[in-house]
Amino acid sequence: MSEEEQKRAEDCSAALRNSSLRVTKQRVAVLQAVDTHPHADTETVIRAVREDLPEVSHQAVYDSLHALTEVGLVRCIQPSGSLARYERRVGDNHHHLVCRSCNLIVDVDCTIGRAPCLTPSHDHGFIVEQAEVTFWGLCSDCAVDTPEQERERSESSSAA
Amino acid sequence: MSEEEQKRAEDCSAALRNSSLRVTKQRVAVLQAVDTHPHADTETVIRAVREDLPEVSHQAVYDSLHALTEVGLVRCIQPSGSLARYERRVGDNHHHLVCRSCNLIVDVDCTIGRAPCLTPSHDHGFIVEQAEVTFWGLCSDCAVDTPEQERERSESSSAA
DNA sequence: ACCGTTTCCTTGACTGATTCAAAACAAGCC
DNA sequence: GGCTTGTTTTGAATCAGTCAAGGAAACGGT
Repeated sequence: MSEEEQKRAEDCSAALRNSSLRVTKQRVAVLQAVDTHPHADTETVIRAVREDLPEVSHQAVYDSLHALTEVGLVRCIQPSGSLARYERRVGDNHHHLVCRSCNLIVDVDCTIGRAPCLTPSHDHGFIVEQAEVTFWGLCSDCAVDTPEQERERSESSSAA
Repeated sequence: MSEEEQKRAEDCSAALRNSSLRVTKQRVAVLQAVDTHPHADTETVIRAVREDLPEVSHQAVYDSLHALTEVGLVRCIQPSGSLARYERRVGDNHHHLVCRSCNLIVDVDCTIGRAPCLTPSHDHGFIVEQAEVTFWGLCSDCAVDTPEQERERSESSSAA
């Protein structure tokens, strides 16, 4: 393990301890995997974790992701039609840009801060805690494709 | 069938025809069910359709919902942790308020029109087609509960 | 450093929404 | 009315995610 990796592992351990979670190598590996693979789905996280710990069970990864989500160290997002995806960036009110064709997700900062449209005009008696914004469109790679190529790409990506 | 129901059925038939879809009683019933049960999940739609057509297969409902979504007659939304839900209101840029406790969904109009925050500051080369806003919070019923009651309600609703 | 308690991980089976495939059927056009 | 094509039924399969029980590891105290 390189010096840098070592440091990252220690950061993750500290984060777990600060959240009153037991520090296990499985959880550290899951947190690192989410950190290095932003917006990864569960299977990607499992594969990433298994590069360090080849024998982890998928259940351990599911449990870790839930525990980390529970204490707010990671955030789970599920754009329509996608599997659950996890990210380490939390608490900074950023939003997501999702490609309809290849399912690529990128972060967008909310530069306007407390934007006016994020307070619903009629809250129907709701206590609103959070506004989640998802922008749908085509990423630059998919935008240059012909419609046929887009369709193929979409089919192969949704099959994967 | 009452005169009013008759009229609704004809409206739905016309909508199907206008979208170049074959008019089958299953599709008409599915479209009506989505119209009368806003934000219903698939199982609710199936139950509603079976009040008129007791023998519909669930597959027919899934196929119809997909076909209707494809041509834009209905819209599919999937807030994190929810099953797929469908609604008839399309193309009017409205958004949703979701209760974290009981999963109630209500519509909110975007009164500000083309709101400034709905254009991402850095679009990363994306062609952005649509912004989807989901407000998370507690509905008025759940807000008056104690935390314990909320937890129970959430457990029973997520089990349902 | 060791022990005990508590929490976590592994294993393996299971659930439930959604999808697949093939044959029976119905809508729309002639 | 009959033909063609697209839709529905039927029944099974898939697959992300969950449940449960026993073994194992982490933390706090000795």
